[in-house]
Amino acid sequence: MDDLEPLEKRTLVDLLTTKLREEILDGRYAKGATLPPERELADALRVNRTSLKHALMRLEQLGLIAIRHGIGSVVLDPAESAGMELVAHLVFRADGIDAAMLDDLIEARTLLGGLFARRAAERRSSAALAALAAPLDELGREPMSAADAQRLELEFFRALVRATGNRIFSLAANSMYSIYRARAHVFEGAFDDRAFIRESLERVLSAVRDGAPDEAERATLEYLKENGRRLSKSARLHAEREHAAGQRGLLRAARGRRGRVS
Amino acid sequence: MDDLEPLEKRTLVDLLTTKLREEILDGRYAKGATLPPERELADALRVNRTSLKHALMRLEQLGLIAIRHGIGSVVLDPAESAGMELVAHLVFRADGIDAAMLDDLIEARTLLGGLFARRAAERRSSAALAALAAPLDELGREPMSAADAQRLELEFFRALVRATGNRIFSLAANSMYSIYRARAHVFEGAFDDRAFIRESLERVLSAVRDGAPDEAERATLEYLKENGRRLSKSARLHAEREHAAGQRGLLRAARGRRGRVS
DNA sequence: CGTGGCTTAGTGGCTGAGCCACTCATTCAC
DNA sequence: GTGAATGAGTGGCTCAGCCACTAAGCCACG
Repeated sequence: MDDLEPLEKRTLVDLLTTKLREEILDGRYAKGATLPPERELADALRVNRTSLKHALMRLEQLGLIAIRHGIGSVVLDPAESAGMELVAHLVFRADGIDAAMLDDLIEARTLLGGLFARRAAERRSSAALAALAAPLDELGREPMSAADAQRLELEFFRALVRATGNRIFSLAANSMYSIYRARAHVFEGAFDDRAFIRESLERVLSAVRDGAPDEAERATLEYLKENGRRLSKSARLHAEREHAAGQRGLLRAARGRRGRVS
Repeated sequence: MDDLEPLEKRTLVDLLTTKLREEILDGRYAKGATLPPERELADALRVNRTSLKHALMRLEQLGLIAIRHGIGSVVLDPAESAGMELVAHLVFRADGIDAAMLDDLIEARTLLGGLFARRAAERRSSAALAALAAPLDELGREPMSAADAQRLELEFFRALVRATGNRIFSLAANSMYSIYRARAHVFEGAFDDRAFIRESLERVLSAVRDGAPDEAERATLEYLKENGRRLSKSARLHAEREHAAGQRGLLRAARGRRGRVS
């Protein structure tokens, strides 16, 4: 049988964090304003103050609020204070995917990917080359579902980032790709064409192996631009399917997509 | 008087988070192993379990551990699971600055800066140009301390990132620059030479204004490479001063550097 | 002899009540 | 005026306890 992913964890604090995060991102609280006092907010949400505090501290770490002793929880401007860990939450909102933000993300992935490929080609360490070749080899195996191809493509790019030798880049990539882990299925449709993926990545690997930065960047950009179009399209189709399912009422909850909880 | 930054917040949860984070980053717990049970750990640290939980949830959000109901807190590999929000903590460790990580950070800043400048020049929106010019104008004013120049230089680059029109890039920059806010003084020495900064950034602005991506990238890289050398040197000198102060014993705690708590 | 249900120990999730500490605006003494 | 004292409002932290989940061992049933 399929290797099921574990069910998504939904603790009370998760739910609280999501609810408050969405409200803040929706602009329900003005920047610089304070949230209601903890005791009040906890009462209103029917949860214990301790649980609420856990959620608030998460929001603080996300850069959405600043909790100040004796003052309250001040709402911040994410554009000023939030870090890359917010990307996933900005793209995947409660009411669906934010298309404009997804475009930004795809553009960022493309441009950064080109930069990473260039840098990897300049470095060209043998250990890194082996790590790049492994997922590409596996991409030739049978059977190979779109989900498998997607996983291997991701692995290739993670190896590419590591091949730059810069750990900051790896962390940046982790922040960007944290989306994929939880919502990979939304983009699965972009990975049907295995031949295209394999041939494109082969060209990247060759260029990196040859120590040809310009060619590595060019080949990577070429792939990522096309892949970006497909990711965008896949997300659009996914949204339409979600919408259609929504119209059929209870089917939405009963669909039973694995690895998801409503 | 100086515009003091608010005192760094040092709550119990902060201290706990720092202590545990450092222990994990030092490799005191093996990857995949579990931390001691919450009750035990709280007892050992002489704090309440609730406070410890707050700290553990922060570590989970940093990608250092995974808290699992019924199992325990599993230590993860930061290279796999941590995002850019960890950068600041990797560079600034309890026992000083991690020089290798700082090198990575400076390299990342340089390469990304070049990319951002190129993209900004391609976009070339008039609002963004105004936002770029403002800090540069102010850089010509008197009096101007190194700290002021540092602040304005940072503001210029933040404006440059915004000028790319890509919000993901802004978040990435926030993650990188979160260091500056708290530890700017470590790098202050790199901003003595105002003329160099001003002339370099003028060249960047001109290229962006002219819509010349190649030149914008070139000028930015030129500046950031030199600036990177100075940042590195400033950090090195700072570390030596710290070391010397440490040898004089209590002076370390009594020095009373503003905005810091030991 | 394996399958599935039950039990139990160990772990994190969450609660409610309460007190401490910080901030700010007001008040009051000088 | 100026500055200290006050008090209301807010978050910080603790305590004690119960609930819920996980894994492992046991046992009855087929």
